[in-house]
Amino acid sequence: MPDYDPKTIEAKWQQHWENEKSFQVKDDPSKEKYYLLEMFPYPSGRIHMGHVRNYTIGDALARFKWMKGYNVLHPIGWDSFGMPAENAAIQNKSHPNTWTHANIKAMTEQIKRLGLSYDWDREIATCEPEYYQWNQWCFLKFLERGLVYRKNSEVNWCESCNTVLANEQVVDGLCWRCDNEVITKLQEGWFFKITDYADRLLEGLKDLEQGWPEQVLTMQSNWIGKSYGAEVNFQIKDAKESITVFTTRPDTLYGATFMVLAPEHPLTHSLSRGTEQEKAIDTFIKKVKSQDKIDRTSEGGEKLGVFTGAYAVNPLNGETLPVWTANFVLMDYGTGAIMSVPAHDHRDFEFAKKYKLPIRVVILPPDGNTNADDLKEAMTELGPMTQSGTFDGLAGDEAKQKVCEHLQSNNIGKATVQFRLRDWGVSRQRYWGTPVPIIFCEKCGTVPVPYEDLPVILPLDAQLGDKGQSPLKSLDSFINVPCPKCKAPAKRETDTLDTFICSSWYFDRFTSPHNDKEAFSKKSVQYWMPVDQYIGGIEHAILHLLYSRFFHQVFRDLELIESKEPFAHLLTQGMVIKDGAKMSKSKGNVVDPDHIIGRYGADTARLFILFAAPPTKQLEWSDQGVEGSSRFLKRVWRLFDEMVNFLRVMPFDKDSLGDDFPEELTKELKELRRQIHTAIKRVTEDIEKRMQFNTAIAAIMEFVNHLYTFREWWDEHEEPPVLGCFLLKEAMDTLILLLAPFAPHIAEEMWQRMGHSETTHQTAWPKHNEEFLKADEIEIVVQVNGKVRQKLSVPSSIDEESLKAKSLGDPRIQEWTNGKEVKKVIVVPKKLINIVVK
RNA sequence: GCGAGGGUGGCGGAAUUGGUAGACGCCCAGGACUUAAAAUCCUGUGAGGGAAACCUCGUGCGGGUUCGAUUCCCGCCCCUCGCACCA
Repeated sequence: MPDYDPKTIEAKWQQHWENEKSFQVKDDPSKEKYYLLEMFPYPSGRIHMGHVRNYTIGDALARFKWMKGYNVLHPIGWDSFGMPAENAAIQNKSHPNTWTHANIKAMTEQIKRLGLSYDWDREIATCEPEYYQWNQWCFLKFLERGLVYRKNSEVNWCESCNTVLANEQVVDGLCWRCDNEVITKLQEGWFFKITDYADRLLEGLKDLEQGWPEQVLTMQSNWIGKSYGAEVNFQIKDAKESITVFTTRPDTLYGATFMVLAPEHPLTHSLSRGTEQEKAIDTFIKKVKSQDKIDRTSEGGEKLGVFTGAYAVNPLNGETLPVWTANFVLMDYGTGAIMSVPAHDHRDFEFAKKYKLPIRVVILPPDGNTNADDLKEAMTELGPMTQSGTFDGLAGDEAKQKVCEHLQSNNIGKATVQFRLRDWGVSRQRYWGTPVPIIFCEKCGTVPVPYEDLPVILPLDAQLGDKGQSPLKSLDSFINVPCPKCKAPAKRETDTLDTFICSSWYFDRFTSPHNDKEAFSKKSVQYWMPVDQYIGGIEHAILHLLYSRFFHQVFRDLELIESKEPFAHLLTQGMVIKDGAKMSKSKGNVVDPDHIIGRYGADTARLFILFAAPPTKQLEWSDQGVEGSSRFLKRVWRLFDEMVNFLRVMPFDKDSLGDDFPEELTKELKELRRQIHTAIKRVTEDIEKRMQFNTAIAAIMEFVNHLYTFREWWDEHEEPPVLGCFLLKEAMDTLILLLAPFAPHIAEEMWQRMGHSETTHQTAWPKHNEEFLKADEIEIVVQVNGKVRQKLSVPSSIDEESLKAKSLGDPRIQEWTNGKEVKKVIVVPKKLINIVVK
């Protein structure tokens, strides 16, 4: 028989799976479902090792679940809208659509060479009208529910490229494409009111504690940023206006010694008007506006401020406080105004020191010293209130609560909650995206495109300019439409939607990808959702995963979906690195998956990636490690090759004998049987309970090593025992099945050659028998004072007393116990005995 | 600064409930096969000592709890990631 030839074998089985549609699934309520999803790729052109790792992890799990009897949904698609397509098109003087489809084609071929168990009939691409029309549908539904609005906001703008840039496309304040400085610009656009769901998105994280990495939960929780506190009104002295501030420390209200407004706060300018501070304030506002946003909001940034000339009154003690404006107070958090309590807030302390503003201690420090002059830094810990009138002595949450009650009953404030989460700006002044289904009519105003007019097709005849400006703005055939309401000439919105909208619900679409009546069928979504296991990179921890959770909640409110959360379990895979750094062209450490597959085969590549590190940790690429994996598969093949002709003609199979072996099974055969069942148990638990494929594969390797040892014994027998033949066949069959999720091609080939008519994929995952794990003889470690001094081989049935006696009587042990008093003896059954002497 | 994760041989990594530290693999060395090499198979492989049996040390550092600690507790150092003037 030939040597292991991955090229032929892999092509053969990939063809087989494709012809047979082996991984096609249907909604089947009679079977337990398992929805496994890897984050769908952006068609950038070529797959990289990160993709390979992502899909290999997913595929191993999918194949395992199939064999476990689940109805497995394992789909793939393309997140195919976005800027890289436009940029490539501009560069190559082609069209984003052409570029995208060529990439999808090329990457599909690459992915297919990995032998992944996808249901290709469910493939979707978000740049197709069949898909993006439902983005538009979502937009309209959200609009109906009051979750969409239009507003002016500051965006990143590159003057040279003449376009808005996403935050990610601003590198160190410069445009990623032309290296020109990025400015902020006021721009009107559409927003999704994700803030309406802030509380629910935060609460929902509790349901994910079992299935999501803690790190991701924390990141989302921080991003949403809920803080409890109070709003307090400070009356401006000798004026009608008042300043409302938000504070998380109402218990420090008596310590407020000045107020600070954000420069953008409407009162900042108006309060200074007519005072001698007016000019200084205006200059300051201009200066802050020109300050880099990152500089301004970074902790190390210098705090700058100016007095407005106005004073406010502390509603609790009637004190007069100067009102300042400063760069460190942000308009878009809280109310854009703060009360400053320098004694108990780091920023206020720094500011007060710099501008020589008063400081007053109102929380009793542990040493009882309330002299502000002795303060070296702000004391931010909670503690008993002091110098705070009738509140003195109250501490912590009780203090905060009592102050809030007082504020409320005197109508000067109230307990409230603040979130850091901002609404989601979804407008892009770009071409390659989903057109926003809105028409502007002079008479009727902003008119949504009626559902029956969807989709609003993105015209493919548009020619991209060389500056990235959206051609839609000048495409008359697109812009000019009659108003859906009054039929008068009107104009289409030319903005497109953020591509993150595409990825916020694609997993729902996968459950009924060809539905042309709905975004997804309720029945299918009901059956398949939630995704049981989602796999992808940590870089999506916030954006994509938060947006998807938001969409899911809205779909729930629309009664389209019942599950609480979209992704029950999340696995964030680690990076693939080489020579200690992330693979990148500039570092020249990229390993091309095609090259590896071409040289060693997909099974070797898959096996290496799964074996080299646990899935959540970073993986150091090693060419020698790949050699090792290849060597292992060859070793398996040789073992198989030597016995296949003999084993395949075995007249019976596993079920014909049942589990009842005659007792006279020899020592060696019993040991072989134990190895089979140990391997099954270890591999199954490593996949199922721990998702640790590296140790699962290690267990298979050990099993193979044992089989090699067994073979030596076997070769000594001219006439092998019948039961031995049976066991050997069972061993080989088990080995193949255990290997199938990791190296499916070689497994299928061996399985077929063993004479099975079904594929491994159609065969049930083996089960271990607890009885067969027991060995007759076990090794007991004997310790003296916790140090290993002897290892004894004893019958596994030995009772504690005999074990003690045997250990104490052992000559080696006696050398250590001689002349000493045995204080006690600790026995860990079947493992260890520790003799404590003095 | 805050939050999370981590630190184990020459390397990637094991050790599942506090019970043999270093599974499995890579690298390296020796042997078998071969005219030779490759491939393969076998053996060895944490450090130090010893001819050997075996002994001592050893999981970032310092303490502690325990018969016993990579694992639990206290204090520190370092690395990675995330957040970072959020009132």
